[in-house]
Amino acid sequence: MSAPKAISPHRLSSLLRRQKDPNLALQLFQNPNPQIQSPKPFRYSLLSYDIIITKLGRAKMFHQMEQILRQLSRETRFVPGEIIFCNVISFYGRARLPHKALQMFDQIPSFRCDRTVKSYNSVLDVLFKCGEVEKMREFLVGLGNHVTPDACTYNILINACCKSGCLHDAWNMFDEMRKRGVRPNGVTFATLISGLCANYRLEEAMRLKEDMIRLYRVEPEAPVYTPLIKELCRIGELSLAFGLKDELERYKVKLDSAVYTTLISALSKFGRKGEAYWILEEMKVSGCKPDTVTYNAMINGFCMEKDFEAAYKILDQMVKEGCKPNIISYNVIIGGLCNEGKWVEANDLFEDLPRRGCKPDIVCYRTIFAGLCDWKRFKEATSILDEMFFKGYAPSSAGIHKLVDGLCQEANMALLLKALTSLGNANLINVDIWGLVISMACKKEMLSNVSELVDTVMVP
DNA sequence: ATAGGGTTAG
Repeated sequence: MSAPKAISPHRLSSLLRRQKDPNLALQLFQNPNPQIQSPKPFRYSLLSYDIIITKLGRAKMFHQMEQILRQLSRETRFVPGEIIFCNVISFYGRARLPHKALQMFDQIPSFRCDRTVKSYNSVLDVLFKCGEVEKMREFLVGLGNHVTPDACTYNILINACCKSGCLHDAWNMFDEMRKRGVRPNGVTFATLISGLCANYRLEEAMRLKEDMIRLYRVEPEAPVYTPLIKELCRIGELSLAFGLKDELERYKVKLDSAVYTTLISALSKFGRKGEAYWILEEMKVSGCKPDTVTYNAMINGFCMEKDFEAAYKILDQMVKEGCKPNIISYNVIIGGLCNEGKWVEANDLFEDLPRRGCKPDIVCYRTIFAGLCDWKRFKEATSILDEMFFKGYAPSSAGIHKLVDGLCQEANMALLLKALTSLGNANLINVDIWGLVISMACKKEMLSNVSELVDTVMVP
């Protein structure tokens, strides 16, 4: 048997790139030549650092990622590009770790890498997305004379204004941008137009789209049109929405899955299933692959028609096509089943989520909880309540009302006490809820029981 | 992979 050949730094990069499992990729990185005892340390390429850091960051394996970053900081053969750190900053942002993002930002110079407006922008975006508006302001002030804001900086700020519902500020930002000689780009217009549409200012949004093309000479892009198409569909102007789709095609802009999904979703909501099907076909023929969001729109359409068979079929089709259903796919079905009183099936699917590799989110818990209450399955609902609290979620106030109201009507004192104890521990009993309990007790002449109840719930 | 669009509850 010939001796195994050592893999080259270049080969390691391509192996890392192909390795989907971040744990295996890390093993490979740490021990690229397990067969060979070499006295010389492996000469990692900058690319291989980039790939492994990105993989670990995406998988939220921050401890391991930081270890690799420390190793990278000891390398003297090259200076890493700023983009690696920008990515690390946004990985922390996605994991809601803004302090870690700021820490990375501070450490960039220790990698002998110069910070530019790019890493400033990354931090700015993370701070906004983590709801750290005050820190964002501080950071902007500090930015002052170090870097010049670019289009991306303004786009982040315009987005922050739009998402906070301050459209006036967003327009001001847009004006300031132009006054400072920064040219707005497609992202700027997509952001503003989406903000306008979300606030029902369709006419303004349509005008801005026209100005974008004629006045600002920015090429049309799909993300500028999607919010317009969505809003037109919402108000029932489907033919105008299709008009915008035609306009994109006239401009030779390739339609992507978001545009198709918006149309499919609208058609299903208006009960035009046949047309939704044709759009899906057109999508496939034009070489645009339906993704999870597209299939979710289909599932929603079927659930609205109470065709759960068809909805489950889409789920199977997704798995077959390698398009993984996400929590929304399941939430839609669970919600649909609940609406139809099929709470057993809804609960079965809910309990099957871990096996299907999907973690229930807050919407999921609230949906199944309210669904069980609607059909008077208070025992099941109450046990879900505790599970919710354990996971750090809480039911909506409407859901709480449904549970307590239902238990009062049934005068199910044992379960009511249990529910109120859980709710009380989570500090979720308001005047409205006490009102329900007390008026029930008055009707049933059980005031003494209520005072007992109050004692149980109020005493910490 | 520094920034933007499309799917779920209430």
